[in-house]
Amino acid sequence: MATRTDAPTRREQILKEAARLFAERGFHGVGVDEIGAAVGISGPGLYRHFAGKDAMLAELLVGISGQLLTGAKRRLQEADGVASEAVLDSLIEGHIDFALDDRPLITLHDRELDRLRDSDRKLVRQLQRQYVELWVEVLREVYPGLAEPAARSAVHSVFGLLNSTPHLGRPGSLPGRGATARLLHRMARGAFAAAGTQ
Amino acid sequence: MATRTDAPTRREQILKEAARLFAERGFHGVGVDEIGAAVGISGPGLYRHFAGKDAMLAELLVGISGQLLTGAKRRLQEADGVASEAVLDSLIEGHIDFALDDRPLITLHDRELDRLRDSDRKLVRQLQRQYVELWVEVLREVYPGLAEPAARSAVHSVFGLLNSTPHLGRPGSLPGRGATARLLHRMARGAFAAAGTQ
DNA sequence: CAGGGAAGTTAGCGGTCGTTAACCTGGAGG
DNA sequence: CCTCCAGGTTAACGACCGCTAACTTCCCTG
Repeated sequence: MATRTDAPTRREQILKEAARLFAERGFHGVGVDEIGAAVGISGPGLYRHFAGKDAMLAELLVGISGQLLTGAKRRLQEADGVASEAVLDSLIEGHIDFALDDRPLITLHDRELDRLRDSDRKLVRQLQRQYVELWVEVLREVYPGLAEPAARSAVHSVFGLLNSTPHLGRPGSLPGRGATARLLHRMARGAFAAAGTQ
Repeated sequence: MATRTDAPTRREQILKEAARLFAERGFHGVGVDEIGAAVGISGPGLYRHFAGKDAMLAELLVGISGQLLTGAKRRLQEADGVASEAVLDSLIEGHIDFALDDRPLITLHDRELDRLRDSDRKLVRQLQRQYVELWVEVLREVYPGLAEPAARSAVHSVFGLLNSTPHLGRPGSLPGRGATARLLHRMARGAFAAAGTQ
């Protein structure tokens, strides 16, 4: 897995701008002409790179879910034999990085899922479920008393907490990326601790 | 403020169904014919009750924000002289009740704000800001060491946590309303505690 | 230098959607 | 019994939008 240093391709430009626009105004609220204009070409020009507007959304959502899951799996492997608490911290850290660095994607991720074709939606749902189950397992190692349904609810709720970054005002108004990340991390741990110790 | 026992008016029926549909498929994803069909009349018939599709969304969003703010103010007044911790608990409880009982509205509340006319959006934003500031004040009474920007971030994050209920699977899969409410409440307090004690 | 494909362009088609217009109907009030 | 209006109906218009067709441009390659 080479770290990419080369310039972004046109496809990647388009995906990035489409993500931003979809997050701002919703999938149906954005026209192909707007997406094209955002990368300096006109609407129909997009069809040289994507089969259609739906295909852009699908690629974005599948990409997001896959990226989250892949990252989490990697963190689990790297932390083999490490204390469960540290693994949980690593998962939280990874999710926060994603939420802070790719706000538009995080917004899309739980907002436009229903606009997908059935097959794509099933795929995304499956990736999301795997990601959740991975968190649930780690969480229950840290808090063995926590029942599985409660653990799942707790994980979803903490995702809600971590994904709240788009509501935190534009970057600059908040106390800086590092401080925000640390605050979110502490709060997530606090919420889990409260869930795990009744 | 009389407790309503009479049958819902047609307007209220329409608003309720519109909220559900908007939450499910997004504002632009729902047609007026669909909204009409949901209450047993046809599309243009809606225009006897509302000036347009935009007006429905505006009334929904202003109503939600106003209801949240009014409820919170009432709870603050009722709890005059009570310990700050108890006031915070009361705020959390009120928000959870709303999130659990009116899921579609909670979904709309932070998803379709940008589809409003400028004046309506400003009004909603103002109501939301008042609601947040009210929480921030109470939170800083409970945790005096918490700086204001951090407190605001913490409040937004806990809103994200509490508003995660739509992702918790359809009612019936989770451990019952009471248990879910208690879990969310504990987690919110845990998150705040972690934010307030660095 | 010729050829060809990748990546644009503009024009336009077909469908959808919000909204208006014109008409209908049943029940309440004088 | 006549009137009127609240609350519907269907038809249709105009705008918008996703997508295709047809054409252009430019660079790369043999």
